[in-house]
Amino acid sequence: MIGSLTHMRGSLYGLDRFPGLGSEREKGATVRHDNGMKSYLAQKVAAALETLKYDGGVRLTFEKPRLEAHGDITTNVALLLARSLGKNPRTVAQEIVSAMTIDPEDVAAVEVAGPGFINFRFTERFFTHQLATILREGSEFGRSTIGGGKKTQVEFVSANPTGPLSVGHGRQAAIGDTIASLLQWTGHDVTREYYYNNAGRQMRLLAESTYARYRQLFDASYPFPEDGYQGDYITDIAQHLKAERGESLLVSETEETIRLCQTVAERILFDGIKKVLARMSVVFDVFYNEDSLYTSGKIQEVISELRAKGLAYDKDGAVWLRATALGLEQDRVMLKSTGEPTYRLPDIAYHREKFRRGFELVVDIFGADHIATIPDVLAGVKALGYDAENVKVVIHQFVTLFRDGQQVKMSKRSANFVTLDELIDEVGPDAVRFFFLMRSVSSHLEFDLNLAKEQSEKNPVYYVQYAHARIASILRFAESEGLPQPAADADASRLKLDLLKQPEEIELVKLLLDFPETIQSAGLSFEPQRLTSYLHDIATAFHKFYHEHRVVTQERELSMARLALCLASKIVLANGCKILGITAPDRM
RNA sequence: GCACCCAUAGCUCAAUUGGAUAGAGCAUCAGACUUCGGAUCUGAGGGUUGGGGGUUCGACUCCCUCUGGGUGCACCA
Repeated sequence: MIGSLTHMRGSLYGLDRFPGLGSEREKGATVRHDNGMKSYLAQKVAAALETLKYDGGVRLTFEKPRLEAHGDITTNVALLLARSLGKNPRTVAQEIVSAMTIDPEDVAAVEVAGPGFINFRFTERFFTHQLATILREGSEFGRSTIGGGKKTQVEFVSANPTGPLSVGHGRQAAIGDTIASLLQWTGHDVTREYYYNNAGRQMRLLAESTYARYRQLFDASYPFPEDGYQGDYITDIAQHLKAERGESLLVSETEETIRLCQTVAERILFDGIKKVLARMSVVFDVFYNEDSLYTSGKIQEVISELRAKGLAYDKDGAVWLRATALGLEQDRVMLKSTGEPTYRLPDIAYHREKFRRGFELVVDIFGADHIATIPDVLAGVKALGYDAENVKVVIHQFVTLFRDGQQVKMSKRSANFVTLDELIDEVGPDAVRFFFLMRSVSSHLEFDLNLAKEQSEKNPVYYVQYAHARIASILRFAESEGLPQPAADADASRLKLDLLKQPEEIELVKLLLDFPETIQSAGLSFEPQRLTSYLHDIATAFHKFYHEHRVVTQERELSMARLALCLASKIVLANGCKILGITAPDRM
């Protein structure tokens, strides 16, 4: 089925998505956090279907309607059942409603609407009382265990140390790290991994370029390799070499001096890469060296195994992967006639090692320029007997920088080249991460440098962070007024949460309770932008509430309830920012 | 030529993965503070979801086709 590699919505490659959210399939096996409505109703509706003997094999799902008039949550189960039952959907819906037993303390209204939707409206009490859950769980609120501890690897960046990281790598770093965090929050056992190669031709060229620049420090006429690395950073490395080694390398270009150049260049560049990643709060668990696949014989192993399976053959002095037998368009060279492998071979071997190392889910984050390599690798993995469906490939599109409305041209050869370091210098790490995560990964990203630097409401980063800082300020004020802080471990039953009944309050509470599900949907679909837009919505709902209602007043119990709402909002904003890898400041 | 991504308000993008009347921000115009942070809030205008077909109770979403932009198509990674 590799050949039918299909494009899912967004840039997700692989053969299937996770089981749908809202499905009852996983019931019991894992803890799925939702805002309470779904788990509450799932049971009731399922019981009603059983009473009516309507099983029909349809999946019971609940959705939040777009329109407020359609209630808090809705199900289309009657529409799905109607066809096989040969009945009018509205009739089926009415039968289901009649067969349900509902507690009016929790559910305020049930109605059949439109073509046959069943809409439910919950009581305000049902929502406000769940604020206590947010306060109790605090910095853990939003976590779930739906991942079931699945051993998961997220591979990203994976740039060879031949130069500083680009802006594009930055987007990948933000996406990969955030997806990794989302998967951790949904109960996956996550390893962040960086795969690199310091043994190939590119590294050789790096060494030769470095050596040439070193020589040029003494004699400007020393020839530079034809396809050498042009960037100024090579000269910097050469300077370093000169400072460290003086004139001792001014012998002829020997294997030994080249090797030394590579070692030094690699060390300096890798240090720089790790440093800039750290500025973005990205820390890897494993740096995996491609070279180890050769020294350990893993590469050779793949060849012989594929040969044994008849999936590799010799032609024109090269070794080919019989990709056509795996559903692809044409066979591909794995081992060149020169004896060197193409990228496919180590990539296949590497992916097999991922499974051998025990990863049950493998997430690869690649730039759009790597798209062509994916089918080959997946085919290879499959050929070796592993389930390619457990490899999820997230392809992200490129970044274009804009300054003063003009596109900033980025060419590695020109002086205009903007490194990730320079970008962070200019706009700061929070704006960099947030902006990289604002758009869906499959969309080209326009990065407005002026906007990212602007400290105003136009800038979405500040908008979200401002909400958090404002809440912190309110809590400080309340304390100065002698109100006890609604501590996370406070006995929530003492809070009169029923006093929260203003529309802006209820609206905010409902939105806060969506946090766990937002993390789940963003994580399981590998779409971090859902979280950024959700946090923006939280900030909006909070500002609206704040504007309409004073928190600290003479009415002590109402003040306490509103402080609880503030704290819950702060918790959600802080947890969300943490996942995004940005700060949630108490003052700005 | 082939494969993949994108096309939604003037601009940048969403849209619960097939749900009901497509939503935000910016920009434009008009408004709101004696008190907790105005880095805020309220309102208005703005759409044939690039064109055309199809699938079905229902399509921005899935299928076909055309147009335009991007990326890739090596015995480079």
